[in-house]
Amino acid sequence: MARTTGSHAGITGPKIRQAALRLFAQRGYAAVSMRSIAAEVGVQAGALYNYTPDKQSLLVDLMRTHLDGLLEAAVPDDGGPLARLQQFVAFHIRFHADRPDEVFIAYMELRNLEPDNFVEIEALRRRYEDRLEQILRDGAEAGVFEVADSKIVTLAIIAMLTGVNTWFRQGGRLSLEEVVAQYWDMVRKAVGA
Amino acid sequence: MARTTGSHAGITGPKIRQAALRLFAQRGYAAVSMRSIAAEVGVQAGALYNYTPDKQSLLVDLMRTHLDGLLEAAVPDDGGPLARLQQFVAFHIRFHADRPDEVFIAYMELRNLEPDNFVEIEALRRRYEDRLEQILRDGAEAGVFEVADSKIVTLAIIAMLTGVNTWFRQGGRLSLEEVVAQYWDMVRKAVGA
DNA sequence: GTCTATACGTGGATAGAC
DNA sequence: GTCTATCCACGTATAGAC
Repeated sequence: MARTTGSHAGITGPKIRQAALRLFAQRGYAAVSMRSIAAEVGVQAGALYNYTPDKQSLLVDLMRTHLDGLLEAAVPDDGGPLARLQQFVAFHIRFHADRPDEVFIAYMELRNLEPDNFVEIEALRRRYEDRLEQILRDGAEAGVFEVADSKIVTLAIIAMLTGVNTWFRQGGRLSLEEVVAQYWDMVRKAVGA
Repeated sequence: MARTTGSHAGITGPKIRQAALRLFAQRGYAAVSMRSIAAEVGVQAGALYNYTPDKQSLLVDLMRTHLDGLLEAAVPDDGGPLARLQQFVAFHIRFHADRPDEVFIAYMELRNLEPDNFVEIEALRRRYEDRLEQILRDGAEAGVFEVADSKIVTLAIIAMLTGVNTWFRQGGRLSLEEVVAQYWDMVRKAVGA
């Protein structure tokens, strides 16, 4: 018996987050209405408020979930600095390539976070950056890398790697693994290894 | 005789563009109202329409002006590939550091461009990228650079250099010229020169 | 050239029926 | 849990007085 309305507990919540993710990434947080999210899910706008207190919470949840996932998916941090750096580069590109919408939102919508939320999200991002910086410091200390300023090199590498998401498309000229190899080659040379 | 209203021909137009630039960069195009731009300038919202047909034109004008300026300010493209690459890196960082708001808008508000405008702006950006790619190709051909895929390296370098704007602040730990030197060191090594 | 006033659409969020 | 209906603020843009 088909029914077009009624209880869908357990699936509407995820569908809302999914719809918000897609729409925020495509049009930008400020340009997305609660009504448009509801329409994408197939409910009325009022129903969204059974799952989120407001629009801002929807944005924060998406960012926090993404960054938590990024930190938890951490590659095993073993081996020498060179091996760890290679793992980091490959992990970063693959993880980000799999989640273009999350990445886009996490970088582009920071200014739409209310102050407290901004602090929380920035702290998560900072923790991730610190991992790369630690690898670079260890490598410099061990004499494996030529890194004059580990903070700058960290930010430069992350910007370079994250930039892949602006142009990479599955089924394009290059496979993801070819991209990983090319970027690893550049990073390796850039740190003088 | 002070007057709070009347003709200000010749200054209101630039003030509007300046206010739009600042507000778009700070809050995002979609989150900025014509009223808020007018308030910043010190006029009523209706007065803006003496200077721009609509809000979208304001955005497009800012982007086009920025990218035109970028292309015109081009450094003299002489010398060998290594010298040209160094000039490009230094120019890019300095030019972008001087115009953080323009840069931010030109990268972040692309999705708020109507289709025709998007095509126009993207063509300008592409012309700029092509200049770097040509330098890399020339260097690879001359055997000065080790660049397996000039397109990827172009995008990687531009992402890395433009990323400076996300953290660099005048009066911070490093001077701009120190930043230029550090990035040039990384780029030079990354291309195997 | 700028103002005031306004048309008209759409925004986030809530109340109460089912 | 979802719906319909609604509140009220705010959005872009325009008309007409000064």
